Amino acid sequence: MSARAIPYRPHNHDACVSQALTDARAICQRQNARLTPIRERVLELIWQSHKPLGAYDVLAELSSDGHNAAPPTVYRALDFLQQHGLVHRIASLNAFIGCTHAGEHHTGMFLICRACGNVLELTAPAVSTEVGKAASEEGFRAENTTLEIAGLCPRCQAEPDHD
Amino acid sequence: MSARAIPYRPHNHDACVSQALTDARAICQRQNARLTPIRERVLELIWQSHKPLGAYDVLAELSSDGHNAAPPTVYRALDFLQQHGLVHRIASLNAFIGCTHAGEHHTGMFLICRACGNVLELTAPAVSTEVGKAASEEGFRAENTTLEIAGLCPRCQAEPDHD
DNA sequence: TAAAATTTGAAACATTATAACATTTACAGG
DNA sequence: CCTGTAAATGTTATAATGTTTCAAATTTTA
Repeated sequence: MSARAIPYRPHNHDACVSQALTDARAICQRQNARLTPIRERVLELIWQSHKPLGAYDVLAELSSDGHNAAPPTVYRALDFLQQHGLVHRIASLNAFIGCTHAGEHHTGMFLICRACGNVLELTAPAVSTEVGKAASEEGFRAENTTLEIAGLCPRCQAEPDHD
Repeated sequence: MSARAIPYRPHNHDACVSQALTDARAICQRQNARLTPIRERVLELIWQSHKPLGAYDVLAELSSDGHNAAPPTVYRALDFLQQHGLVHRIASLNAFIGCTHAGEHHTGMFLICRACGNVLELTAPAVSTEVGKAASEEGFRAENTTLEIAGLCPRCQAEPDHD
């Protein structure tokens, strides 16, 4: 590596969020999808950091907004956002994270730091290629790939307990 | 592909099970681990088919054995079996499946048929290599890989609703 | 505007997993 | 053979995650 990826270095995270929201609006418009206030708010909450957020964490944030939501509200919004490629679900954590490649056609690979909790989403074409090969050697038609790597991010290899 | 993998063709599944149990006994002995009756029974239940089984499914089977078990019993047994490489947890399904490479040092890749539910575990060194490369290009120290592919197995591409 | 479709609200419930503490069992050392 | 210790299991309760169902409101379409 040369420079560290965004989640692993200090940055103006508000810019991440507002860029994500801007992108999301454009993407939804192109797809004739309705980015309603609830959906946009959930997306914004998911983007609060580069750490995945659980559905019930989102729920709690909505509550402290004064919005008295029930679980289905959150799960619906998350489903919508997933369907439109705006967030990803991290199966190994039962949690959600903003997609950093929204709009691009991609298969995400997630590097999950077990120390600080930050997640970096990558697009690794070589990995996808090999996965596709391995599947088709078995006659398997791959439709959806879950690829999550737990380990230590660069910062946490140096010193523990980063944000 | 040439011949279909085991889960995708008729076979004497009892042989799978008894082989798995035999292997498990040997592995536990080598590791000075105690494959107690409960643990062995849970392993046997997990191996009932090539479909992953949920913890509460295991619990139900134990109950119909006459064994009045509670959730912790099952989760403990599953933890033990995972720790010794005898079963894998499929994160995208919250379910468990017998490891078909027990004893071998490996990183599993799972092909999960959405139609019949069967799961094939592969070892794909080329995939592992590329995953490792992608991670280290980001300075990330990979420790644990979750790789689960949902799609259609060869049988279910031809005709739906296989066992 | 009226009908249809989508979105949201709300209550109940289902599923998956863990915490905490008591009891029993296996086993090594005296 | 006892006996202390660690490992495994039992038991109860509860936490965390996710879904079903039906009603009400809102938006879109005709």
